[in-house]
Amino acid sequence: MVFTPLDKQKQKQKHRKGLWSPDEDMKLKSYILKHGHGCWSSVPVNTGLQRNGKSCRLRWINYLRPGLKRGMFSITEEEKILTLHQILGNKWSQIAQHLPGRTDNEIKNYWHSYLKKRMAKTVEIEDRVKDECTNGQNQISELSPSSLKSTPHNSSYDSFENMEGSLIDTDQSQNCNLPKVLFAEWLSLDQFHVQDMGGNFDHFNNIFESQSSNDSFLMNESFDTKSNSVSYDEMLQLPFKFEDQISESGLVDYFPGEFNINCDHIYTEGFQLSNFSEE
DNA sequence: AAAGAGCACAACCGCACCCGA
DNA sequence: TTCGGGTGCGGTTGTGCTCTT
Repeated sequence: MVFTPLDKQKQKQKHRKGLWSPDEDMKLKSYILKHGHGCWSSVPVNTGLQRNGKSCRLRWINYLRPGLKRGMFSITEEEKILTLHQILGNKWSQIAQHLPGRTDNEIKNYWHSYLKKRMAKTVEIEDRVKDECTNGQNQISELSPSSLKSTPHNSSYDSFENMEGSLIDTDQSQNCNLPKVLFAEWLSLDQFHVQDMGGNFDHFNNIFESQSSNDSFLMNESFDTKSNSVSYDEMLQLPFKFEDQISESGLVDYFPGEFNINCDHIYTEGFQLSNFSEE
C-alpha cells in the first residue's frame, strides 16, 4: 500500500491519543493473534484503529501480549531487578529479559515508584553505619536488622559486588559442586582463562562434559542463539538444566525451567548449569 | 465531605539504530 | 553512500486513584 503525503497527513490528524478503550484493545488483539503484526504502521490501517503504529506496538507489548504477568512483583523479582540494575543500569529492556512476563515499561515504572526509594534508603542506612563505625561508636545493633536484611546488599547483591573485584565468590564456588558457565559481557576477559568455544554448541557441550564439575568456563561472545541456530529443542537435549542460582552463588541467574529463545545473546546472561535430571 | 498531595501506571515523545531502496 | 521508513529503547508526562488533612 502506497500513501501519498496527503494520505499521511490525514492519518496523522486522525490519530487518537490517550487511554485505550476495551473495544480498541479487542480489535488490536484479535487482529495480531490472527495475522501477526507484520509492519506496525499497517496495523492501524488493517484494523481500522485511529492510532498510529507506534501506539499499537506499545499497547501490544506492554498490555495485550499473551503471557504477561500482572500484579505485584515478588520478592525474588525485586531482588533480581535491584541486582541487574546494579550491573546493567537503566537498560530496562535487558533487565526485562530476565523477568519472564514482565515488560521493560513495568519494571521501569516499578523502579521509579518504589525501588529507587528503597535503594536510597539502603544507602542512607549504610552511610549511617559507616559514620558510626568511623566515629568509633559502633551502634549497628540499634539499626533494625530487618531493614538491613531486606536490602539488596544481602544475598545476591553482595555476590555481584564481589564479582567486580574477584569475580567469583570463592567460598561459595568452592562449596558448590556444580560446573559453572560465566558470561563475557559481565566479566572481564583478562581475569579468566578463556575457553574458545567458537560459538558451536556441540563444542561447548564437549568441553563442558570433559571437565570436572568444579571447573568454570567463560563462554565467548560468538555464542549467539540466532546466528548459531541453537533452538529451544536443542537446548533441551543438553545434559544440563538451567537453574535460578542467583541468590545462592551470586554468579548467575537464569530461566528457571525454561530457556528464552527470544534472547539475542546467551552471553549477556549469566547462568549456572547443573547436571541434568528429569523434573 | 472536600481539597490537594502523593502514588502507580499507562502512554507519549524523541532519539538512535537498522535495513532496504 | 545516502536517505527514509520502521522499530526499539529510555525518559518524561498525563491521568486516575487513594490517602491524608
